[in-house]
Amino acid sequence: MNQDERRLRGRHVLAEYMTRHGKRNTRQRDVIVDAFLDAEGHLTLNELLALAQTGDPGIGFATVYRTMKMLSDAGVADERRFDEGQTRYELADFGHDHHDHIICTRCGKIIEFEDDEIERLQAAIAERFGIRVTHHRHEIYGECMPDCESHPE
Amino acid sequence: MNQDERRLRGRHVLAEYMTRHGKRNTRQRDVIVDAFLDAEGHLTLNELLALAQTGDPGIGFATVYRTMKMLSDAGVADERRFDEGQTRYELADFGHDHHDHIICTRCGKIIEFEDDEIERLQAAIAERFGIRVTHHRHEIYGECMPDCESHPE
DNA sequence: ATCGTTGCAAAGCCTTTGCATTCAC
DNA sequence: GTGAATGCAAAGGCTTTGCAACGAT
Repeated sequence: MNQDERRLRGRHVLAEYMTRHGKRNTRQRDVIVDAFLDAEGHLTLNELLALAQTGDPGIGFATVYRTMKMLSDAGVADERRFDEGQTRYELADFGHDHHDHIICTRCGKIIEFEDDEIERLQAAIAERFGIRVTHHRHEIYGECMPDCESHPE
Repeated sequence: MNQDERRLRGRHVLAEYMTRHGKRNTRQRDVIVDAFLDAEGHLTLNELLALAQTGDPGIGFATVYRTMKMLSDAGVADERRFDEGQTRYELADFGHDHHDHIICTRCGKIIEFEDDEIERLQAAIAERFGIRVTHHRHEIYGECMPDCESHPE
């Protein structure tokens, strides 16, 4: 399932969610959703706001906030809270190709990784403790130098 | 390295750190450190404050905050930020027996687990991406029912 | 006496919400 | 027309800090 397929899937799932919940289509939501889907990244609300405002300068923070909350409720966006303190949003994986993250503490680069073996071990551990897993969080922090994108030293 | 050994080690490391940094011994710090070491758990600042105040009602939040920050700087306490939003402090493992956490989303119980194989796979992944790892975070969220400690249903 | 420490209250930061206005249907 | 959505500004929730008073050495 590649990025384009996920985007398509995202639009579908969202449209259905909105219909089912009586949500309305607004200019602002369109702009925000487009910005989010086009960006591919792990974006903060302020980054999304900035992107959205290039398409519609009047958009406010709260609208971005609520729209992303809706995407999250719809299962289209995943909220990630890395160590920096802000929430980042990324396109959901819709049950496929689950991945975790490596975060460079110098330049902030975010790398995704998948490891079926770790997923398996994790499930086994949860089972050993009698836990019904809802989600997990696995982040590796370090430095990606020498190719850090920025060199704030 | 059991709990008592870690406590002892903690006191040692802290004493050395304080000497080396010209930190002073105060009544408040003693109370807070004792509360922290005795509790064994994964405590929030407010929990630590409450414990400390049983030993010295005059202790303020900021002192607990700064003391725990100092323990963290000294390498005696580890700061953990689970999904709830507050920071929790636990006794450092001093390089031994590194563990990760399972958190029950119903009753809040925190279970520790260790898995050398996962640690190994993780290191291999980091190496594959050329990352020099500083730390990581691996949390499994789920429900420990039927034996949830509280049943807030 | 000096300089670190304390406690309070205020400030920061990011997230979340109340409310009057605007807009989609 | 009606109820949802927007934008602003205010409120929350937790962490961090400025500052005058206090206390350890």
